[in-house]
Amino acid sequence: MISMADIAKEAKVSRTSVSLALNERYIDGVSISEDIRNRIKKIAAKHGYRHNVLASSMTKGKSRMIGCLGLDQSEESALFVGQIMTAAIKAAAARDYSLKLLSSEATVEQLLDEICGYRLSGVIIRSRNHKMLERLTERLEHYHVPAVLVDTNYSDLGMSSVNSDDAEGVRQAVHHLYELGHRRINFIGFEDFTPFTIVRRGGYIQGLEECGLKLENNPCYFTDPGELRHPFERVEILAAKLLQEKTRPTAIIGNCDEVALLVLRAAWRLGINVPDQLSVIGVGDISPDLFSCPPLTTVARPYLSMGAAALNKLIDAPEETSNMVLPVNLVIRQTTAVCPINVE
Amino acid sequence: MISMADIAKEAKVSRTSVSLALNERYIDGVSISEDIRNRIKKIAAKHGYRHNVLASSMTKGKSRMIGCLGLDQSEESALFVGQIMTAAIKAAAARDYSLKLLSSEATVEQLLDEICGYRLSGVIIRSRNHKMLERLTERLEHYHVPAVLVDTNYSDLGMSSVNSDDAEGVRQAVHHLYELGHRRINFIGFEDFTPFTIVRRGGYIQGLEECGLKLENNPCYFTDPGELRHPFERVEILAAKLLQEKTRPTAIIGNCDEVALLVLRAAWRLGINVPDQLSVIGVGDISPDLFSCPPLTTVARPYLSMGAAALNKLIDAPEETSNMVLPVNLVIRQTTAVCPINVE
DNA sequence: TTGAAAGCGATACCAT
DNA sequence: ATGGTATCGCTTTCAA
Repeated sequence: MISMADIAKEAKVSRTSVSLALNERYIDGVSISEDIRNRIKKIAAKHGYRHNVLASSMTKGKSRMIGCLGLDQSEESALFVGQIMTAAIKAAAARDYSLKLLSSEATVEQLLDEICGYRLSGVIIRSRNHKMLERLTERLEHYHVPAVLVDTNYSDLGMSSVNSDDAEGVRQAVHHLYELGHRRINFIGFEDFTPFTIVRRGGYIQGLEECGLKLENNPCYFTDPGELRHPFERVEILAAKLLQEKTRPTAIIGNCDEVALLVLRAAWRLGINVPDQLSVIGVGDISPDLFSCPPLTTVARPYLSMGAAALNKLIDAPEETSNMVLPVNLVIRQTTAVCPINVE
Repeated sequence: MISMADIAKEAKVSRTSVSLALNERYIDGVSISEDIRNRIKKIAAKHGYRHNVLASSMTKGKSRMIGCLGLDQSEESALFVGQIMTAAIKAAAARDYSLKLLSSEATVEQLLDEICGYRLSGVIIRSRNHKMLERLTERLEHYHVPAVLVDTNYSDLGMSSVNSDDAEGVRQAVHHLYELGHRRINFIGFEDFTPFTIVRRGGYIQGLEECGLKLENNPCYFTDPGELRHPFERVEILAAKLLQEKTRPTAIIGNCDEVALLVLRAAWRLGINVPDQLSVIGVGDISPDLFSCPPLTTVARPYLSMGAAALNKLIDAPEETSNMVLPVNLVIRQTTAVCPINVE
């Protein structure tokens, strides 16, 4: 592949001139003369010259590449990470940066090899592995690589984060149900008490309080880790159990959309009509919601904004640690309705 | 950040020795002596040395990075691309390669800047934009960058591809329905006649023939591009129309899962029970299938294998152009059942 | 087994 | 406005 030196030779100018011309650089407002610049450009185009980013990144010691950890579908079937990534890549392209994928299965050492090896200018991390994050952030700090945690926030790690205001969303969900007349609500979820569950449950409890509802009448339930089945099945079992009690809830909020969709399924299996006999709300607004019957009412998390915000933060304020919380949006579709007078 | 030269100085050896030691390189089976090597390694570890991949890639002219185009969620809501990507990243990591994301919204020239600029060793492409592909492959050939098209195959482009045997899958789907007693089947899909629709329809027609069914009694329907609604709505309208005809089909095959899920929805709206009154089959096996009511019977495409195959092909046989077709698997869940005696 | 020196492609500084 | 030269960090001959 043709290099700047080759062009310089053919144009009978110095490599410096070629560099200045091709990069459109101006020192104190002036640069290479029009005609020389055009001559250089023409030669470059003729040979299909491509700027060697590896070389320039090396001299500069930075690579305009940003790493993405955990934005693939490896660990969990977290569908939405794709959206975060998509927004990030778009934001990156707009600023002439690009994204490099980091394997979710790599060890911390391997990650550091990739991150430092390519002199990445930052890393977007989506992980709930606290222990790993702890070691990783400590090392990243050592190498002065800015990082931002997206979709989670472990405040003890002292690292920047971008998240959505899920507590507020769930709070609104409770109000929505209350206004529809529901007085027997349940909040259910997986048993893993990662921050996101705690935060959302917090919003739930606050919502109850504001509506004058008591937690003991509107309890939270979590799946039983003892059950040796797939987590999805556990949720369905839990939901089915709740729906078969004699004073069953008239509304259920899932701590994420997957849970809500499984509640829909449990209801369907039991012949309970949603939303006539039961209202259901999720958190997320993931794509399967679009296909559920009926379409799911949910707290829409701004995945695209989250991806873009994370990326921009790394570029605009790499040093400063910040914790961004983006607004959510209760999307009312068709799984919520006025509470039936007689559920019993 | 500490460099090899720094280490060489501290260890009082040449930079060559450091390079050889750290890379564990052996020339004719021999290399740096045990103790010197250990000394070098210890110093490197002490300072947290990280190999500068930019520098070594530059000298070598290749970067052990592979580009991914169209594996984000930009254009369509193609959920499965994430799985392809995830498999690719895993396969890459296993071979000490890594993935770089290319923006789906970039122009061909911008893509080339990224691809050649970073001296990528290959590109995985997932796109159905024939015109763009045409120009891109022509240029990539010029720069000797191997590429592989995944999830599509435009045979006229003469480029390598990795795809799944969807025709065979749909053929099997027809047989499955036939064995359940169905004699009034429809194949429906979006109106866009990209290769994948044509291929799947081909499998459908072959299946019909093998079962002795006539196409005119088991027709294909496609949405009306004239309808100025969202494609999803168009599918639902089409499905609803078919389901309301006096001799409605007893089974419908969607040309992809999205279509099948929308058929489910249309049936649900009309109070038609699936699978008792209507059988439905999709193609894909995307994640929303897991949440549908009932769980969708579908032709499962091997996304993970496709991603891995595409990546391995680029590394193992970059020169040779090949067209790989991976086997699919009819996954029978709960949307297919014995044909009801009286549909009328 | 180890070292010296050239080169990869581009940038930056200092001259002219 | 343009050119010369050192430099970035590493690899690769070629000698010793």
